[in-house]
Amino acid sequence: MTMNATPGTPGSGTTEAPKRRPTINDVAEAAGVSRGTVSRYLNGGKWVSPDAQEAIHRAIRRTGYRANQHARSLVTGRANALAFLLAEPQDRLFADPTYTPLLRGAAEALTRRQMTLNLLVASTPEERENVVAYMAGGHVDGAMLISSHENDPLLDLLLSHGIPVVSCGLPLGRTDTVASVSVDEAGGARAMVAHLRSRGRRRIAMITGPLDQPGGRYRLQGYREELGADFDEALVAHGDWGRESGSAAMTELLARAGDIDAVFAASDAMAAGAMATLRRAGLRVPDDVAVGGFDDSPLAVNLDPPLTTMHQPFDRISAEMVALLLETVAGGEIKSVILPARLVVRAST
Amino acid sequence: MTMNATPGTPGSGTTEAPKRRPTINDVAEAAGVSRGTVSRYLNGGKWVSPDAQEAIHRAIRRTGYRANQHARSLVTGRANALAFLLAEPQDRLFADPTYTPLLRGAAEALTRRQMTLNLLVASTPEERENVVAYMAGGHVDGAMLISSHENDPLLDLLLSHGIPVVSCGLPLGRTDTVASVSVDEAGGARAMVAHLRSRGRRRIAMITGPLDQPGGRYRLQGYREELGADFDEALVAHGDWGRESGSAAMTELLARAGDIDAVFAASDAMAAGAMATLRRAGLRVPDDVAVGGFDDSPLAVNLDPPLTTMHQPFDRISAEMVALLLETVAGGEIKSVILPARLVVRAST
DNA sequence: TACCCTTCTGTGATCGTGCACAATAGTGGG
DNA sequence: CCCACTATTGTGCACGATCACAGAAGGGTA
Repeated sequence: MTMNATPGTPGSGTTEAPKRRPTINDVAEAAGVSRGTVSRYLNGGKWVSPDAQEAIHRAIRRTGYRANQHARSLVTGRANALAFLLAEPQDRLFADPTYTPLLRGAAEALTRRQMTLNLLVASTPEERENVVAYMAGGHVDGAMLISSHENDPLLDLLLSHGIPVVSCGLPLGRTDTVASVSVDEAGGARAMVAHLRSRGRRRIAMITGPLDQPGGRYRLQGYREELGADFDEALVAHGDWGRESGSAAMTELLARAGDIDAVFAASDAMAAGAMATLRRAGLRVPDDVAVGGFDDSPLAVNLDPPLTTMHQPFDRISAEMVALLLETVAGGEIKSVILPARLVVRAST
Repeated sequence: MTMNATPGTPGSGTTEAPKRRPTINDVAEAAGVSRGTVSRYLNGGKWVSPDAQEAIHRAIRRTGYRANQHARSLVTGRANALAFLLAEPQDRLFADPTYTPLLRGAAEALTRRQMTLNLLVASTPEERENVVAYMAGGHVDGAMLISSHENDPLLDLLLSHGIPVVSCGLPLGRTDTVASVSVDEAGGARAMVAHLRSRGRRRIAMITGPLDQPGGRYRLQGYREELGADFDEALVAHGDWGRESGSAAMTELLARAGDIDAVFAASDAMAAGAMATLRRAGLRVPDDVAVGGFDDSPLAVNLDPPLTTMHQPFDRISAEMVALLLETVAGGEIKSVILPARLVVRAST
């Protein structure tokens, strides 16, 4: 019933419009109501009579209607999309297995909310400008900033443009002005050191990440705290997260202190490099030197021996990032969430 | 000069509009031309006098104008965005290092064109429906389909909705109706087998991927072709790309034929699994059994010994995918691009 | 009956852009 | 002097939705 098309249309017979996307007007017509009512139905359904709801529901099914996001965004000013913003230089990202599960988790969390994830890469200063201009252009409602450094110019740019941001990892220097989700870096480091000690190790070295990043700074801090009086400056070397740097740092450590019986690397990749150096030096893992990592990346299980490491709950991190960012966009207050890391014991310790 | 605001507005004094985004009208006013002229300038600049061009250019700089993509998309019907569509079940993607560089490369290629990359995940049938509905809603202009299987229902859905698609890897069963970019699977496999032979190996086994995927099927085909008369059915086992399956396949192979002196695994992860099994069986790599992989993933260099493998040119693949998809969107004919794989010799052979 | 309140519905205005079309000015040929 | 033609510019309309507002229907109270 009421299968009537718009009357008075100059006809090419039966089906005159081959495949035009149905609009809200088509739905309204099919349901016998006005587009205002359909619009209200779509946005919460308040102040719509049960009869109308039923009719509209069926009309939508029948027509296969889906709202045009562009039209919607134009009038509301909201994009229904979030940016996943990668700010690392190329070389690192290529080898970094860390953000893959984050990305995936974020995409899923957004899909569930009928929103979109836009992937943006800002390695160079030029790309940085582009990306910020893009975001300030209203294409997205907010940004998940993945790997931030202390006093990151990108973060400043975003904030100065009033773009809602949630940082993955505590944003050094801006802890109270930016929402963030991070793993308990210091706590994780302490747990690893405690584990190594429980294995009877006494000369525990550390290979840190860059100290201008939270993962670099706080994992070192946890290591230092847990060791307390046993802390020895000579047992600390610095890396850049990557495998090669771990290898180099291990060489340096061995030169400085021959009696090392354990190493805690702030990333699995650096742990892999350290293990290669140890092997080359004729030292066995874990018999002579135990090795612990951080991240629990896919890499860890492929090493020989498989690597003991701190597991990061990437799925929870990404889910929290999305939730927090949406809160921020909605005008909520700035919050920070810290999630626990979990020790995963394998054969390397 | 001409700092006058719109006259007749009931005033709150000097600056009445604190921070409204500049529109094309603001630019037109600032440049002293009409919005039509500005619009023409933005879309190619044809039929705009040099004077006007200059004025508009300066007005844009001064106002900081950026076109509103939503308004633009609303009228043109083009989203200026492409989807990166992941269609694998969860477990596999998590461990798969393959698509990370692809994703990154695609994002960069699009950024360069002032376009956006939307990441979509379709693991479950339900997500599949969602994602297709989303795309059919005009949010994106086309899709890069990452890991397709033979007679993939997702691919069918996309095609039936008229969504332009480029497949990463030859789409089995639809080779001539879908644009695709792939590596020379068979050629790569042949190169690896030839390499193993050049090392003096004669009993070369293979661990394949799923045969309903191009990488599974064609790498096996290349292996078979290169071996010719030496091909022996007993030396072929099947895996699912993952490490565990490689481990299991190797066990099976050793049980079937004790005289194996080389293995070609269709993925680095499976090669890693195979190496673990070989070690457990007391066989040395490469002394007793040489091992070759495929992908040149970050994993390869971390194995012990480092893995000889076929390098996939991910950066070129992603660039070609974007280019091809945009051609398809623009109505170009369906094309397929095949890129060469390159042998990377390391210590495992 | 008159009035207000609640619940539901329809209509006009609006978002910022591209596009078709008309209008204008300048140029050269007949 | 008129016409055709090109180069350039301005203007109305459409895209598809949300939102504010006004109006209609029904029910309770003075």
